[in-house]
Amino acid sequence: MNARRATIADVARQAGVAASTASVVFSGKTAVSEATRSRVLAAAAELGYAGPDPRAASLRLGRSGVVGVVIGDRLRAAFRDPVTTIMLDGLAEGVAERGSGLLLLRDDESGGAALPAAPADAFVLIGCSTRLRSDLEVLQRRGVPVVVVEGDAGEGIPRIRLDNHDAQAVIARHVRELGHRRVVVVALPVGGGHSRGWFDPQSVSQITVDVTRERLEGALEVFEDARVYAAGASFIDEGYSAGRAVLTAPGERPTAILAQSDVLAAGIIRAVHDAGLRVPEDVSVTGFDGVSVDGVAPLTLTTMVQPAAEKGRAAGIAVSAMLEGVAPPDILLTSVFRPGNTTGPVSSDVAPGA
Amino acid sequence: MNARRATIADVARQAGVAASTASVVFSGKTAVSEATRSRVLAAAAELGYAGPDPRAASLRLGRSGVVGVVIGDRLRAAFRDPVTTIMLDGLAEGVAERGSGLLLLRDDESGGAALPAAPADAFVLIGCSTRLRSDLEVLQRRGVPVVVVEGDAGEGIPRIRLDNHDAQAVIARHVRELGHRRVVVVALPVGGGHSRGWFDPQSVSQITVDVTRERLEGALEVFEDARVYAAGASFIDEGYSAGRAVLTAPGERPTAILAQSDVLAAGIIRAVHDAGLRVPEDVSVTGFDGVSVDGVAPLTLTTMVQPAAEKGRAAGIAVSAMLEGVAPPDILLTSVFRPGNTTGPVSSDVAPGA
DNA sequence: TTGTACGCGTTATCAA
DNA sequence: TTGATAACGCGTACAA
Repeated sequence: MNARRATIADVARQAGVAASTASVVFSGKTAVSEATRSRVLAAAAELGYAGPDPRAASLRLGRSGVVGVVIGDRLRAAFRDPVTTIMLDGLAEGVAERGSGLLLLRDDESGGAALPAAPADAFVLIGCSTRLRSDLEVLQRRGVPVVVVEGDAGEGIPRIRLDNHDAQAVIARHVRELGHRRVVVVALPVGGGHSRGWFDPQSVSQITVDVTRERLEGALEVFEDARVYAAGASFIDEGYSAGRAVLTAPGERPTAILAQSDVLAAGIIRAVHDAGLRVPEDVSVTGFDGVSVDGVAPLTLTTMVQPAAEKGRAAGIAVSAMLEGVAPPDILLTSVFRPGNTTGPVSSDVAPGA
Repeated sequence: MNARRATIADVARQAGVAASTASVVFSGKTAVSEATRSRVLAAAAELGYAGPDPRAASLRLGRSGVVGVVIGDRLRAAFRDPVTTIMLDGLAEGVAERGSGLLLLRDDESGGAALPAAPADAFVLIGCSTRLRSDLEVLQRRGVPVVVVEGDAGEGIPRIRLDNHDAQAVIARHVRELGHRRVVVVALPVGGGHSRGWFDPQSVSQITVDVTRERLEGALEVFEDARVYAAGASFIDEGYSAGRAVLTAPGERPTAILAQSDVLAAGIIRAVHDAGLRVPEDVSVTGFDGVSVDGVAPLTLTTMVQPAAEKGRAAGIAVSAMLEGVAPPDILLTSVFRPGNTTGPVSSDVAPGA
């Protein structure tokens, strides 16, 4: 450990050249004679010079080659969620073309690196919360490109969106065509301080989480009087407890449960089985996302397959465009219906509704 | 869009104070009179100043609040691998205490941000390859803390390790006690340009991937004459193709297959079923990792559960310590045997080996 | 092909 | 409590 780290100036002095010459040797921007070149390299080796300091370089160049990714409250939740994981994968791919790395950030107030202080050239927000709005303004003022995936960050910010409303309506219609009329929607978290529990469908427009609201609106378009139970998170266990709550609630048991995610659906199916009922004979269950979830086998979930990797890739491409100074368009991706064997016709031996 | 972004100097001028005073207003390092404070803030608002530029700040301060994470060749593989995912989760938690973000880097030559040029205060390497060695030297020369998880990066670099050898021996012994003698190990990639296929156990010491070598050595300690088939990656599909290759190979069919990961085991089980055989009656299968893998249900994998999240957390803590100037000790984490129903005694109706 | 001069935007130090 | 000064380490016009 030297008292001070060697800088390019030290190397230049040692090699008997100007600092700018040494700089050029490392960047390769200008031709350098082989003689000086090797002298500089030798000096660098001798001094243990590790190449240009990225911090200084990024100040000088005005960019750091880093794209910030802001994910939900907790990284662990994001990692645990297969859809986010796949999306990040696509994003990494999209960003890699520029040679950029991905800086993972939480939008957590406490402890996490403050968003405006994060050294990134651009930011991708995933399902952003309202809490982010103020940070976003700061970034925009600074002129840092921002792209939002599945969320609304306000005007002027490009969005990568999914056809949540229509997709949920498609699968709801499938259920309706099977004859189901008593339906419960198990929703993703609705935000706004509301934790898990029954949710009044009248308040749907107040839901702050875009994904949840859009999918719910799609379902309610088909089943106007569906009841809605909001889960606390998109975990199998949450789906399980939601399923139990739904099946043990007073009143008539639903013949179909529409989950807003495959993960929730997996938990719901377990709850149905635990209640001594069969899927789909007694209760039909649908998912959303099209990811393979553990615990569903040997059943195959009837679900909407969303292009998760494509979402990330699109975001990466949008970011690249903005860094080039081009304004990217909003992008709307569509989901595809995938039939499975967790839905079936209303069986006649179930007592019809009053 | 102004021609130029406002800087702290602009704000200071507008407020009629020195730049250093304005700086202090934002950093809060020194007391400032309320009058000047509000003048500076007003000027900042007027000019649309977004706070100190993180690039300049990090040059000046000598740190960026970023911890680099180097994962395997492909980010997508890392994300897809449940163990890595869980580990990253733990790592995020470990570094969050310092308020650092996580910069994901590939050790891929092409495309990714070059390791030495990545603007991070410290680095965590996951299962590093030999290719990294030179980059590592550079980082160490620069004085950047480096921690290695499951890999050897050379002397002086703290390691977070798993008891791969012993753990694999434990589960192998379990299989041996069930009476199995004809055993095949399906290994993780062995590196060194060797792709999927049969691998000569004599060459075990030449395997460059530490995890693979250590687990293999553990297995060979118990089953000296086990045959070894190397998978191309830790995917279910790779396990499947390995399973097919193993079951259709000339010579006697093994009564047990030891997979080096749960994911591989899941694929192997499918291959066994496809071959018209039963698990565990005809073939016993073991995994490694203890993550829940899709496609195994309703069976429960007999496996070694490794503390994946703990690995990440330990790495985060080690990094924090190094940034404080404290040398952290090497850490060895241990795995726990978890019995399932994918292993059973050698059934008597299978013809014994010659 | 090489060197000079300057600025990128910030903050620590010290003196006032 | 405030201000002047000097780095932090680098890249790039431009001139030689």
